[in-house]
This record gives sequence, C-alpha cells and structure tokens, in this order.
Amino acid sequence: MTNTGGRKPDEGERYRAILETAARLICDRGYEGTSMQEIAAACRMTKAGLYHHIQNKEQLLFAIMNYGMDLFEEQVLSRVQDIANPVERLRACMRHNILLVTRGWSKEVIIILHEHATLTGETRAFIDARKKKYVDFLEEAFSQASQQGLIRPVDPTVGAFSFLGMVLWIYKWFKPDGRLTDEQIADGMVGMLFPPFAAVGDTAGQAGPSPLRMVPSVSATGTDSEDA
Amino acid sequence: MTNTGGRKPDEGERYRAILETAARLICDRGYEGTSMQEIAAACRMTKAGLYHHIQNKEQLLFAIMNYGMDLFEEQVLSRVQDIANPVERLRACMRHNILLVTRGWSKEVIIILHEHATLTGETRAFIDARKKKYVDFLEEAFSQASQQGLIRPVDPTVGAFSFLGMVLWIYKWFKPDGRLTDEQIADGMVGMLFPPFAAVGDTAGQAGPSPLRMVPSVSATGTDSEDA
DNA sequence: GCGCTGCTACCTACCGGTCGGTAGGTCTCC
DNA sequence: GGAGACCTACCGACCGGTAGGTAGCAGCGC
Repeated sequence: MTNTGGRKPDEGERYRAILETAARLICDRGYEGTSMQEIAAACRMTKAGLYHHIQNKEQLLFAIMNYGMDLFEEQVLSRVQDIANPVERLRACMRHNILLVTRGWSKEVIIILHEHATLTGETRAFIDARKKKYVDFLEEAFSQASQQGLIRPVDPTVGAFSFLGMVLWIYKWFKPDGRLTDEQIADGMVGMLFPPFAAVGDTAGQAGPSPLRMVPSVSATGTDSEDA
Repeated sequence: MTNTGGRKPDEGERYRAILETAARLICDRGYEGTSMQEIAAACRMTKAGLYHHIQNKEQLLFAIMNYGMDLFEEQVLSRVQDIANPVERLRACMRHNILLVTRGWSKEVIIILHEHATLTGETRAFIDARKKKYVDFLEEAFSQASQQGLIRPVDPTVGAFSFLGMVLWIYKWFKPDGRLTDEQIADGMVGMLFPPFAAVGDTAGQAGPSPLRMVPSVSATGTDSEDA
C-alpha cells in the first residue's frame, strides 16, 4: 500500500498498533487459526473497521513479516555488520539473535520463523529475498573466518544454516522461567560453535587439508570484548 | 480402486493409508489450513466415510504424530542407542536424523516439527513426553561425552538443543535439488559439532595441539569405533 | 440351496456456526 | 463540507461433524 506520509500525527502509530496486536494473536494461534474477527476484537474494533486499515488477511501477514524483518535488521544485523573480525561478528550476531528470539518483544519475528511457508507468490518471494540477505551475510562471515583460519573449515552454507538452526529453533522450546537463562544459552551456543580457536603453525598451505588444524593467518584478532 | 485385491484389505493397512494421505496434505497446507473435506477427497472418500475411521480432526493429528514418533524411533533412536562411545553415538544419531528429515519419506515427522504447538491438553502432553525422551537421550550423551573429555565441555541441555536446532531446522530450508546433498550437509554438520577432538595420547600423532584451553580429563575411552 | 442376522465400510443430506470480505451508512474533526 | 474512521448488517462459501440409510459379505440354522 502507498504510504501517504504524515497526514495525522498518529496515523502510522495506529497502523503499527494493529500490526502488533494482530501479531500477538497470530503468534499464539497461528495464521490460519486466527480469524479476522478475533483480530478486530483485540484491536477494539469491528471487522469492517479493521478492513478500513488493511487490504486483506494475506497483506496483513505480509505487513507483519516486513515489520518483523525491520525489527530484526535494526536489532541484530545493523549492530554487528561492521565488526571486522568475522568470528567476532558471528559471535555477536548469534548473541543478539538469540536474545531477539528469547525476549518476546517481537512476536513478528516469531511469525516469520513459524509461518515460513504460509505466504505464496510475490509476497512470499519478497520476504524470502529479505531472509536471503541474512543468509548471505552469514555465509560471507563463515567464508572469511574459514579462509583466515579462525575457525575449522566448513562449507559456508552448512555453517550458516547450522548457525540459524541453533539460534532460531529456540522459539520452539525456550521458556523464560526454565533452568537456563537466555544469557546462559547464548554463552553456551557461542562457545559451542565458535570456541576459542588457537591456531598454530602448520606445514601445509592455507586451508589445510587436515581436518584438524588450520593456518594461523595471524593478526586477525583485533576487536575485543564485543558486548551484547 | 477401492479394492486392494486378494484378501481382506487389513483394517490396519487402510487406517495407515489414511494417516499417510492426511499427513501429506497437512504437511503441505498446515493443520488449520487443511479441511476434512480435502483429506477425505484425497482418500477417495466422502467426509462421512472418513469419519467412520477417525474420531475427529484433533485425534487424527494426534495419531499422525504418534505414527511419526514411531517412525523416528525406528529409524533413528533404535539404530544408535547401543553405541558405546557417546560421541560416536551423537554423530550417528545426527546423521540418521538429518537423513530422516531431508528424505521426504515421513511427512508425519515434519508435521511433528512444524505443528509443535497445535495440540493442547492431554494429547499435547503425550507427544511432548515422547519428544522429551529424545532430549533426555541427547543430554545423557552430551553429558557422558563431556565427562569423558571427548568433546569440549558444554551444558548438556544447550548441547542437546543445539544439536536439535541444527538438525530439525533443515525441514525449513532444504531443497533436494539444491547445491548441497543431504549427505554433504550431514558430513558438514557432524564435522562442525563433533570435530575430531584429540583426547590425550591418541593415535595419529597430529592430534596433539588440540586447540583448546580445557584439558581432556579422562585418559580412558580411547576407543575410536569409527562406525555407525 | 435359502433367507436371515450382524457387521463393516461407506454413502447422501444436512446441521449450526464461522470464515474472509463488503456495501453503505453515520460520526467526528479539520 | 469533505475526508477519514468506524459502524451495522449482510453475503456466499466453507467449516467440523452427524443422522440415518445402504451395499456387500461372513456366518448361521435349516
């Protein structure tokens, strides 16, 4: 939909409130399991009143997902993409992403994760393209880290999707009142996938054929103590 | 078409065919997005005919999930649970589980993964209990592997859910005709989470440096059953 | 052989309710 | 007085589920 800009001060505000309310319900009950009637009621409106603001149900989901992608890029990607050291970049990214999932601020992000096959056609392609930018970002980081000998060599795609699986699967099992805090989970997973990798000198050329050791590549470690 | 020929169509056989047909549809369209009408038609029956075999829609989903858990236990758990070395157990388990997800034989398993919050009440609790047995199995293996110094020390719960995330997230992105085969993914992920971790005084001399701070405590369990 | 009974496997026809969505009116505020 | 914001009232299609009927078959006494 074409955005008319700031006609009224709270025009966008109202729309965003609808997205957030709808997201809360859809996150709980699923897209197909949530009726427009319920969404309208949660917005303290009738269904016809809701339809004054949105085009149809599918466009509503599309808007929620785009909003979720905006939030993700703001709270994760933008905060880590300038870190020079690829492993530190991945560590910080993993930490931010885990906390984005565990802290329930953005139901929109959870909807993106769960309803991965609900949209079809152009809207599906658009969201998939935004997701792919994140995968590309991770693959690039894994590729750099591998080449610089900062991690054990791994196919960048396998690395990226292993990263994503560990991090994003959390929405299916994490309970805020469980034994483990989200910080502990973040520490554990970062330590597991990106352990301190003290490279040592090796005989063979770079990207050593040995599955066990790799080239030092020296002097790459500059950034320190990236905080979450 | 209704006649399967020969003797009695075996009531269990017919019922299982219904579960598999329903699973195919639900896997494609989601539980809420699939109507009983569609399921009945796919079974070449009317809706009332379908209801002769099942109790209601929720019980159908419950039956599908139990069937999926049976398949999982048969094709993954039962094949690895007797492996003595905990790391080899985890490696073999990961490989079997990945192939179970990538090869689309069991749509029921995918439904278990995707519809993790669709059931409620007792049926939900029952399936969750069956899932928990798998988590316990993984935690135990991680715990043993940590204690025996075969892997970098990690909280067993974090280890188990990292394992599960990497493996089970695959259903959301894997395409059989993609660049990577499922075998390559399995190799990559196994190598990533369970790299050759040289315990002290091991064979293959180069194992020595072992890029870590932690000392692999136990010197026993040098058994390297490179099998699965 | 014959009808009869009991049973499974399905059918047609239908239930009350809800779905996503809309036509057209009213209210309020600039 | 015009433009959004929101309403009542309603649409046809479809939802999960059921009442009640029927075709086919196995077993039965006779």
